[in-house]
Parts: sequence; structure tokens; C-alpha cells
Amino acid sequence: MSMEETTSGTTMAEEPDVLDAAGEAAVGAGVSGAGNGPSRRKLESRRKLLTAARRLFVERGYHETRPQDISREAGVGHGTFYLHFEDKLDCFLAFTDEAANELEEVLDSHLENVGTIEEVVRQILIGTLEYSEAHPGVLAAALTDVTVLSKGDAGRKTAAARWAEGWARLIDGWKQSKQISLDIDSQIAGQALVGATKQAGGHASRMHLDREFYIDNMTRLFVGALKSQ
Amino acid sequence: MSMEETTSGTTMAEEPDVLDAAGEAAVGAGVSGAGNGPSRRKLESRRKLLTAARRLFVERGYHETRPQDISREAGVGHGTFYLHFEDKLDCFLAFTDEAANELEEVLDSHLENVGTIEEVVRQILIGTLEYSEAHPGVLAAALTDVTVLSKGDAGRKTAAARWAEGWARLIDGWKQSKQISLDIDSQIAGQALVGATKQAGGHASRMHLDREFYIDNMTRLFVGALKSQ
Amino acid sequence: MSMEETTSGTTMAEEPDVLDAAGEAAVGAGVSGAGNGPSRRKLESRRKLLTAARRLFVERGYHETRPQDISREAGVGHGTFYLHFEDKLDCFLAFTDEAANELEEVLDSHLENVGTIEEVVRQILIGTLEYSEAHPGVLAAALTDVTVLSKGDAGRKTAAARWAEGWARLIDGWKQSKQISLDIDSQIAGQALVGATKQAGGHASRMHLDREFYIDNMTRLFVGALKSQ
Amino acid sequence: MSMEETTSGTTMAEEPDVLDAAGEAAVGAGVSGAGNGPSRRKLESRRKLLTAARRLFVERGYHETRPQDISREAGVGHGTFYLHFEDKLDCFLAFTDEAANELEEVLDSHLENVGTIEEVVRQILIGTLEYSEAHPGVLAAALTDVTVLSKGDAGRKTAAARWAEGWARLIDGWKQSKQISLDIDSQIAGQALVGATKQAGGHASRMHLDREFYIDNMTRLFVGALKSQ
DNA sequence: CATGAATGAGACTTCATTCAT
DNA sequence: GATGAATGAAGTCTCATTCAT
Repeated sequence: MSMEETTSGTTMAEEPDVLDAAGEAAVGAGVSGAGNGPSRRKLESRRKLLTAARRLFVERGYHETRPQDISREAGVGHGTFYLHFEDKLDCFLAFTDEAANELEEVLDSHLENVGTIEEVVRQILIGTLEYSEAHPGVLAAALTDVTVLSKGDAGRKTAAARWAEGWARLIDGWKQSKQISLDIDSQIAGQALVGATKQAGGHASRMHLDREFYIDNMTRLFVGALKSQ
Repeated sequence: MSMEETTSGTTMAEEPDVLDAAGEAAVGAGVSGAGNGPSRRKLESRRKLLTAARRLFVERGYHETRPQDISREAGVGHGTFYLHFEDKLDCFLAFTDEAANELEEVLDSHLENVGTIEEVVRQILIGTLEYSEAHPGVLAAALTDVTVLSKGDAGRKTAAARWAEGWARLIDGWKQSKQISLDIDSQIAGQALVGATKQAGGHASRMHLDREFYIDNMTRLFVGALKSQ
Repeated sequence: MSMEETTSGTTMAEEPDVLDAAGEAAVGAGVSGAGNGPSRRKLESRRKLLTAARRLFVERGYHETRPQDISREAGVGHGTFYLHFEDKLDCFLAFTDEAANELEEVLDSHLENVGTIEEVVRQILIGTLEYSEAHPGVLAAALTDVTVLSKGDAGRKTAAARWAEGWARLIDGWKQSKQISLDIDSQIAGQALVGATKQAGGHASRMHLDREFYIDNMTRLFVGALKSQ
Repeated sequence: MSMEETTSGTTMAEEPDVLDAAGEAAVGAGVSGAGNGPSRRKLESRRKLLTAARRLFVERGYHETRPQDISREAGVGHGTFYLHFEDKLDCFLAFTDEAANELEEVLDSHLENVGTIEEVVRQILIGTLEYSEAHPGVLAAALTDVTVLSKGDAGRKTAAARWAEGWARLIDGWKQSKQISLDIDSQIAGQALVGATKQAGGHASRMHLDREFYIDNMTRLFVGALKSQ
């Protein structure tokens, strides 16, 4: 399961690819050389903002979080926010993207050397649960649907869409290897599994369900759904 | 599958059981006699507001709809809104409740004389799709999660919760009649099915998927999930 | 010299045409009857805002005056401003319009029973000066050019344009009655006279020039210009 | 007609009188020897900024132009702006001054070997029009009144004031040589002519009036005004 | 019961200017 | 000298709710 990067209005490498080997040797005025990406300072600001944004979007939700709250939480000036993000939505999508990347990484690591459908499904559920426990509320917040809000950003993919596509790719693989019926539409199934995970996961978290119990149940449901017929 | 009425800050019969026998009685003082229910005039206002609210919540979403818009669309004064609803959220929940009632009615009618699990599942999906086509966007809007927003209304049940409970009741029945495994937790499964329906339904609608294709696929997935093991 | 009303985004009668003869007899809920213009209360708010706007636009200029300053000065809430004016520019144009109307009235009263070109010119200058002394700074502020700022309001006429048209109409009359040369273009001359008045008037005010001296000089210049050839 | 240089917060020769004999002398420390004027590098930056400022002030107006825009348009860093100008107003006044100098030069060249009042007036109008056509919008922008904005710069003369003084000097000359009446106040007349030119010129430009037509009309008006009585 | 004007906290965003590099 | 990231006060405008009529 893999999720590709989505385009962003203010995309930016999360970390400088390489720190200037010898910054002080730089050509002109002692700043960084020409053609460099964003400076270390700028990246630090962005990181602070993104961290603060995550905390607040998770705690309060999109609509209850104001850009100036994010700035204050990040310890930077109000205006700095708009230096790094076009607007509030751009910031939210950056948060969403980051969360999707992190989850993807966790899931990828859980999927090494895993064979059967059941194993894969179980590992995805375990990975998701682990991520949820390590970052409580992040997935729920990142899956918030803000498509209605988008104006020009309509092109940017939601976390849910990315996740559904990941499932769809797995399902297509299983169809090709004849492990599941060709009658299953990978898109529909992918969407359904994401929706089920989101809703049931929220329920499990609210109800403090037993971890094993939840995983076992969901695995059974998902495998049953996929292996149907 | 049935969904009970949820409590509302300003609950009120959706339709007057009986129209005032003598309309002119309301003209004079504008208030009907003591002990009476709400007057016809008041009910008409509420109906106009609720109809307008539905249209706007569906078209624009919760956050993009202002009470003033609802009042104008309803053709009543801005202040009238607050005679009928405690606040904007109360109005939204009234809309949500109404939609859930309508869907429940449709589903109930689809479930008369239906026997096998597969038939039930298929009829629920068909009923849901029919409702969605008759009232485009209403389900998506009604399933909007506003739990973050609720202050004192935390007790009111969301449409999704009501729907999940409906599924859970069905599942418990199937478990009792040994049609499906006792290992399936009805709460988890109910939540999962609702989540899957919501997400995949939105996908199908966005993609204009073929009706039969969607129903067949979803039925297979759901039945497979429930009959697993 | 007369200036017609220009259209406004939020045009509104300055005063209620007639007060309801018997307001308490009104049909419905005891408010004003159907089809009425704005209520007395609303007109009072608008008046307070317009008076405050005038004072501030005159004292500080357009760019240095904020809507919330106007609201505070008017003693109404910040939001009330936007109940009466689409935006700051709309408010400025309302001020501008009002000033033009007032000046027009003064000039019209000065132009009754005035015959020769010289008399007319002198009376216009005197009237303008009187208005300027009665309302110091208002003309200068109202003649501020904000055309660059307008977006959709491009159609609204500036005070300067209205004034220039007034001159042009007079000039056309003099041409018809053969009092001045047909070679004079009334539009160009009208614009030139307005520009001259504005600039020289500002100078006179800044320098505290003697009233008679200023009027005599300007009259001579204007009459000379018009009677040229 | 001549206009003297006005004092500026960051006055600086418009062009280096002599280019640094040895450009490489500036490379090393980036600062030329003690007692030298500004280095070539600095002057180049200032020129780029002033050129960009002119374009933007003309296209967008004072308030719609931000120092950052000017810097970007000039291709220099945002901070560089403040190395060359005290603030935005200082930059605007530098632009204004430059435009006034250019116009003055054009007018001076048009006034060589010109005798009669009518010839002088006509040549001034022609020169102004030529300048306006060569630099569209520059005069209008440079005549923008920013006196309200000035804080400590109250002493700096506006372009309009300089221009009016030019006219006044001419008028005083004509009075001395008895070509026009001694009753004409040169200050008032100068201001009036500048105002007339500004307003009517704007009108002509907006309406795309015929060049000859405009010049003829204005000449007649101005000469008539000056020769009055 | 109905109205719609009024409210004011607060939303999002900009921008002239400073300052560390 | 030059840079551009950072700043935060200030700007315009909105909107859920109240209240006088």
C-alpha cells in the first residue's frame, strides 16, 4: 500500500535535502548560495507552524481553529503563518498530507514480508490502530472532509482518497493473482474499507474497546468482504 | 431496522395532527387557547424554516449556511428563526433528524416480507440509493459530523449513530437465529457498514457509477463481511 | 447649474417621505405597514453613520479613516456600518453624493435672478466659498479621486464629474444665447473650471487669502477664459 | 518656467556624475573609499527601485503599491528598499520629484525662443501633452495628493506646488512687462492653471479627445483668463 | 408571534517595516 | 550593501445572536 505525494500550493521539502557542506564558503554575501531551497530558518518556522496546526486541528477541529491560534501556539508572529501557507485551508491540507504520509510509512513497514490477504488486512488494521494510539485524533481530523470548502484547491487529493487508492491497488493485485473474485470493483471496495475503518475506528476509540477484540472483528469483516463469493 | 426519535431542544410535531378546525380563531390574538399545542401559524413558520434549512445545508453545507440565509429562503423574518430553534446547531439537528426519519421510513417499507440476509442487505442498499436519488445530497449533509460543535446538546444522537444502531439490531437478530457467527460484534459491524455506505455512496455519486453495478458490489461486500467464517 | 442624483449601491431616501399617519393602525404585527421604505430607526442609524463618516473623511481623508472609526464616532456597533453600506467605498460615495447635493442647493439658491455671465460666475464662486466656509474641508474631501479603487462601482459618478457637468450645461446655454464663442468645448471648459476651483480654492484656504481678493481674481480669470476671443 | 529640486530624506544624485574609474575597487569590501559618493552598486539598486516604483505607482496608484511589489519588480531583495528610501512615502516623493524634473526639462525645451503669451501657453500645453503621451499616467500619478500622509516630510513640496510656482513666475514676468493686468494674482492664477490642466487633461485622456482640439481649446481658455480685462 | 435592525466579538488576511544572516 | 524571513498592528468584513418595536 503506497500513497503518492499530492501537489500543494506551498509545497516544500520537509527537511533540507542536504545542509550546505560549507555554508560559510557560500559565494555572495555570506547567506546561502544561489538556487538554494528554503533556508533552515524558514523550514524551522514551517515545522513549528505545522506542529502547532496539527495539535489544534486535532484538538478543536478545522472550523474551531484560527490561523492566529496556530501562530501563537507555534510561537511565531501572525503574519508568519501566511508566509508559509496560502490560507487556512492550505495549512490544513498540508497537515492532512503529512498525516497521510506518516500513516503510509507505518503501514508500509507493517506490510513487509506479509503474505495472505488476512495477514495484510490484519497488519493494516494493526498499523492504523498503532498510528492512532501514537497520534490520538490525528486520523479523524485528517479525514475531515473539507472538499466543500475548497475553491481553487479542488485538485488536491484528500487523505481519504489517497487511502482508498492504496486499498484499491492492493485489491487489484489480489484480483490479478486470483486470490479474490474479479467481480469486486477495487474502487468501490477501497472506499468502503476506508469508510468502515474511519467510522468503526472512531467508535472503538470512543468506547475504549479492547484492542484485540476490535482487530479480530474488523479483520474478519474485511476478509469476509473481500473473499466474498 | 428502526430509528427512534432523538430529543431536541425545541422538539415539535413535524406536522400538525389536525389542522385547527377554525382558522379564524387564530387571527385575532394570534395565539390559540390555553393548553393547545403550537398554533397553525407557528407550525407553518417552522415548516418553512426547516424546508429552507434542508435546501441550504444540502447545497452549501453547515458552515456556509447562515441563519439569516435560512430565514430569507423561508420568507420569514430573521428573528423568527430563534423562535423555532435554540440556535443554528439545533436547527441542523432537526434537519438531520428529519432526514433520518425519512430514510428509516423508506428502509422499513423495503424490508417488508424480505427473508435472507442477502435480500435484506440488498434492499437496504437499494432503499438508501433510492432515497439519495430522491433527495440528492441530503444523506451526505445529514451525516456531517458536528459533534465537535455541540455544547450542551452532546446528548443528541447523530444520524450516523441512529443508523448504526439499526444495523446492529438486525445483526443481533441474525446472530440469534444463527444465520451469522456469534463472533461478530454487532456494534462494530454496524458502525463499519454505515461508514462503508457513507464513503462508498459518496464515491458512487461523485463518479456517477451505474446503479446496478454499485448495488451488486456493495451487497457482495456486505454479505461477505457478515457471513464471514 | 444642477446636478442629478447618482445611483448608489445602497441608495435610500434621506428622510421618510411621510410618517405613517397612524402607525398603530398598521395591518400586521404593529410594525410599519407593508411596502414601507426603511424604518425611522434605520434612517437614524444611517444618518448618524453618514455624519460621522463626513467628519472623519474630512479630518483624516479616505485612507486614514476606518469603518470601525466611523461606527464608533456614530455611536453604533461595528456591524451596523455594513448594514447601511456595502463597504467603505460605498460609504465614501454616499458622503460625496450628499456633499454634492448640498453644494448644488447652495449654488442653485445663489443663481436665482442672476443674469450676466460675470454675475453667474461670481455667484458660483461665492456660493462655493460660502459652502467651504460653512463646511470646512468637505469639498476637498469629496473631490478626492477614488476611481482607481472602485471595482464594480465604476458606474457611480464622482462629485467632480457632476460638478463639471453642471458647468458644461451652463456653458452650453451661453453658447446657444451667443454670449460666448461656439468654439469653446463645454466639457473641456467645465472640467477646467472645476479643476481650477479645486486647486485654487485649496490654495486660498491654506494661505488664508482674503475672501474678496480671491473671488475677484477667480471671477476675472473664469470670465476671461469663457469670453475669450 | 523652472522647478527647483526639493529636499528629500534620502536625496541622491539621479545619476553618478562620474562612474567609478575602477569598478573592481568596489568588489572587495563592497564599500568605496571614505568620502566617496554612493557606490555604483548602490546607485544601480536605487535606479532599479525607482524605475519599478514609477511603473507600479502609475499602474496601481500609491495605496495599491507595496514596497515588496516594488522590490520584486526591481529584482532586488525586499529589505533593499529601505536602504534607499526612508519609507514608502519617501519613495513616492522621489518618483514625484523625478517626474517633475522630466516635465520641467520638456517644458523648458519647448519654451526656447517663444514670444507671445499665446505661444508660451500653447507650448506648455503641447509639452505637457507630449510628456503625458510619452509617459502615460505619470503626471496623474505624480500629482496625487499625499499631503495628508506626510508626517515629518511636511516640508517637501508637491509636484503640483512646483508646477504652480513655475506658472506664477511666468505670470509675474508678464505683469512686469505689462502684457497682462497687474490685478492678476500670480499665485492664484498659477494654482488655477495647474488645477485646470490636471482635471481637463485627465478628462481628455479618458475620453481620447483629439489632440489639436484639446490644445486649441485649452490655449484659448488660458490665454483668455490671463489676458482678461 | 413576528420582525429586521442592531450588535460586537472575532474571522481571515495584509503590509509597512525591522532584523538576523 | 544586500537579503528575505519575520513581525504584529491594523485592516476590512461576517455572522450568530439579541432586542426594541
